Amino acid sequence: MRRERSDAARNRAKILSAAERIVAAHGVEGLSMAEVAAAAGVGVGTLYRRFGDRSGLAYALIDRREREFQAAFLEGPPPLGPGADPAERVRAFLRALADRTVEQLDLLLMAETASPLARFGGAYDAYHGHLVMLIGRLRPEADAYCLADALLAPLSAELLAHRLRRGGVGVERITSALDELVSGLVR
Amino acid sequence: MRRERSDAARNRAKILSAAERIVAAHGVEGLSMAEVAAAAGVGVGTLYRRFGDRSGLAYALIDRREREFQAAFLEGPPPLGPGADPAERVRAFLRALADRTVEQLDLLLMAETASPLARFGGAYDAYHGHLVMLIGRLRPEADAYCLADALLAPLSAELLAHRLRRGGVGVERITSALDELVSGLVR
DNA sequence: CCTCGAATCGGAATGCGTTCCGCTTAAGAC
DNA sequence: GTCTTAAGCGGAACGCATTCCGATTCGAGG
Repeated sequence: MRRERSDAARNRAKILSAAERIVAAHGVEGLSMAEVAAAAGVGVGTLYRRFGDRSGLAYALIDRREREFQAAFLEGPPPLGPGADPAERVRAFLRALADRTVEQLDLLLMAETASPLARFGGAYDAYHGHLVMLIGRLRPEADAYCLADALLAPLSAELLAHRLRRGGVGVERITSALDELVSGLVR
Repeated sequence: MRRERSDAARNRAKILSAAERIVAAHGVEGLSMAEVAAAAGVGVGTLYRRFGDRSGLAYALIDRREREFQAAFLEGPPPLGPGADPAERVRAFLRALADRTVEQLDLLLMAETASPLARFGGAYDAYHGHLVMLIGRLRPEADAYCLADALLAPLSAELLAHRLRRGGVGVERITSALDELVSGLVR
């Protein structure tokens, strides 16, 4: 595939910064496609060409921190990165993922609402693969593939949003419960 | 609150049967509010008055089997109902929930997509409360509240839909993984 | 049977995500 | 510089969920 044309790259940048401005000013609710397009001085068609749909735009806004997070658990310092023992890395990873999710809760909620199955792709696969690797070292005979899903599911944006905002539960309590599950796996 | 007016009750029934007919004929995708209203011979306003929104209509369609399921784990025969030991009941419950979710996957997906946070209310609370009770007996010192969420989350319609339809994973494999987590809790 | 008010009804209007398509333009080839 | 063409652009048009509000109907009380 060819390199992006210069006007396309310029528009992508204009759109992203307009979207960031709007989110900063009016929150995620104010982020409508028409409004972003208008603020960026661009037609809506352009917006869709660049980002696919509303959830694609949201993921693009999330992307920067996402990359940092992935770098941290793939090649950063322990206990998140390589070096610590697997059980410790799993716990550190789940805690870090929970924090990151809470940090970008609104954008993630919007993205998952806009197209619910898009969640399982991109970042999710990276998390999943990472956990599969760690659990495989921890319990070679277990079904790491499904266990990884089971550990990731409780950190969905929807559940976190519900418990944090309506349930009066803190993140640390949720991650502690996950720690408990992990301890059960280790035996 | 007063009893429902007779025309209202009649319309509710007409709407539900029209919706069932449409789902049977064209699947969940064909279930648009305007179409249901037309098929029921009713205005869209009526539909919204009765069911609130699209997801409310979906939950109403799910409701019948839902009641049966709840009766089964609250007062049915063991191992789902009272009588079996807590760990066995947790496992039986999760397996039954997984089956029920798969059975109504399309409707559940639609309902959760339409309004994602509506999921945590009604049926979810019943499941959650049930698990909290069982886990409380299993591990009195643990955080049953959060552990219950953690065991329910992997059975979300979205995750099941993704793994079953795109991942080539079977339900029994997913529930086996959950069994493993439960075993870890029991020690 | 008649009256009256509140509950209900229906469908037009609204808002928003998404798609479509004829026009424009970047950028490599000559 | 010119030509060519595929990529990109913009905004009108569409579909659908949801809201609004004037007209209608139920049903309790007289």
